[in-house]
Amino acid sequence: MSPRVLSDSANIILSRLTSADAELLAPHLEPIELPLRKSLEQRDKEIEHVYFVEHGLASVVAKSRADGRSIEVGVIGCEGVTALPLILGTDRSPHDTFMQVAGDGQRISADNFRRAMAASNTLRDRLLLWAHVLSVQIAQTAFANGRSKIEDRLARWLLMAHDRLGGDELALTHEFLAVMLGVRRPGVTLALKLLENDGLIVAKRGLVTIIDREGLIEACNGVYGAPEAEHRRVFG
Amino acid sequence: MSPRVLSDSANIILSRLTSADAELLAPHLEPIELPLRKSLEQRDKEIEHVYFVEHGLASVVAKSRADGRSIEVGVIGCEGVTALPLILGTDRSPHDTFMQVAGDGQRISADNFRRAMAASNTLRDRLLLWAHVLSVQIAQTAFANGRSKIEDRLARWLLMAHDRLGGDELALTHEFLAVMLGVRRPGVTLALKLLENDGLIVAKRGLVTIIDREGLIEACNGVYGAPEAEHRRVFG
DNA sequence: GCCGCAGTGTTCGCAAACGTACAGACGTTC
DNA sequence: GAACGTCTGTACGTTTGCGAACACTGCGGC
Repeated sequence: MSPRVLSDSANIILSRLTSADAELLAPHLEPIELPLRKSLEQRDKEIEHVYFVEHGLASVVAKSRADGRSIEVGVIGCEGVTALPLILGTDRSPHDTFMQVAGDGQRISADNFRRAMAASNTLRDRLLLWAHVLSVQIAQTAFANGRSKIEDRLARWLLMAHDRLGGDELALTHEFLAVMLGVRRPGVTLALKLLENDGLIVAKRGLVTIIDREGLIEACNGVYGAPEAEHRRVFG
Repeated sequence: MSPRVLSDSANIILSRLTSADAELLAPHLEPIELPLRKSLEQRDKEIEHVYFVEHGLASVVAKSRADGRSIEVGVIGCEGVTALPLILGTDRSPHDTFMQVAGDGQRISADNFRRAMAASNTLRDRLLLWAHVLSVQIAQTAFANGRSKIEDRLARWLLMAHDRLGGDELALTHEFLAVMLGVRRPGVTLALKLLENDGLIVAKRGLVTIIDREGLIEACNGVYGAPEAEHRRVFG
C-alpha cells in the first residue's frame, strides 16, 4: 500500500497521518478482512498485530476469571486502532478484543508497529492521544454500567455503533447486544421496544434502524457524549 | 528534595526511578499535604499539578452532565501518580480527581512534568506503563459495575484501599463508600454487615478493619485481581 | 452532664433486572 | 412446501437495589 493511498483510508488515524508517518507505516500495512467474531487480541497472550479498523466494529471485553461472566468495556471502529497495551509499552492485557460487526481494515505486526512508534514522535503522540480518548470511553462505560438502566445503556451503545458505521441500519441481534451490555437477552428485547415506542428506532429481525438520533441522545440521560467530545477536542 | 531521598519515597514510582530520572524530577518536586476532599484535578480544566501520592488515596470520578450522578472509576495511591491525561499528551479530561483518604505526597507543575517526560525516555516509558495499569483498573471497574452486586464491589474496594494504605484499619464512612460505589448509603450498611457476619471485616463507627484478606478476595467473586496482577507483571 | 450532629441501623413500598422457560415468527435449506 | 434453526416476544416468580423516611448511638463541645 502506497503512502498516498493512506490518506484515503476510511480509518481516521491512518487518513490523517503526516506524510512522513504514512511512509513509515505504509510498507508494513496489510489489508485484511475482519469477519464477525474474529479475534484481534486474546487476554494474557502476546499481541501479534495492530488493527486499523476501516469498516466494522471491534469490542474490548473483560471477563471474570472466576466464572464466565463478561462485558464489553470499549468499542473501536474507524476512528481508532486496537492494541492499547502496545501503545503504552507492554505486549498484552487481560482483555479480549474481537470483531462485533464484520468489516475490514489494515493491520501491521506488533514489531513493526513498535519500530514505527519509536521512530516518529508525531506518530507516537498521535497514538497516545487515541489512548487518552479510549481510556475516557472506558471510564464512561464504568459510569454507565454503574448508574444507568438498560434502556439508557442500550441507547448509548446504539449511538456509539452509529458513529462508527456508515448508515442508519445496524445488523445486530438481541443476543449479541445482551452480551455486550452484560444483561439478559429479554432485557434487551424490552429496552428495544421502549426505544421503538418512542419513535427513536425501528427494530426488525437482526436489524436495528436509527430513526431519531437526537432523541436517542436524550434517551441516554447524559451517559453519552463525553468520550465523543474528547475525541473532537484532541483531534479537532 | 535531593534525588537520593526520592528512593526512600513511599511512592513506588518515585522510589524506583533511575538515578538520572530522579535528578531530573527532584528539583521540581514539592512536598504537599493532601487533606480529605482536596481537589487534584477538575474536569475540563487544565491540569496544574501532577501528584505523586505517598500516603492516602485519591479517586478519579466521572460525573453526569445531565444530572448530578457520579461514580468512582479509578483509585490512585502510593503505587501511582495522577494526571493520566498529561502522560498521554493532553492537558485535561472530563473527570474529577480528589483525595478520598487524607495523606500527603510530592507534586510537580504540569510544565515541569512535561519537560521531564520529554527529556527522558525511561521516565516516559515508566509513566506509560502506569497509564496501562490504570486503564486496566478502569476497565475492571466497568466490569464490576456491570456484573457484580454491591457486596462484591464493596469487598473489591476495601481490598484496593487496603493495598494502598498501610495497616488494616481504614477510616471510612458508609456515606463515602456509597458515593464511591455509586449506590445507596443503606446498601453499604447492609453489605458491610454481610462481610462482617462472614468474619472478613469488623466495622465500627467511621472505621473498617480488615480481618481476613484472603476471605475478602473470595468474596469478590473474581472481580478483584486483574489490575493488581498487571501491576506486578509490568513493574515486577 | 447535656446538647447537637455526624454516622449508623432499620424500615417501608416500589422499580429494575434476574434466571428460566416456552411459544411464535422468520427465513433458509432441502 | 416442509423442516429446521435462529431470532424474538412474553410470561412466570425471585432477587437486588432504589428512594425516602425515621430512630438510635457514639462522641465532641460547651
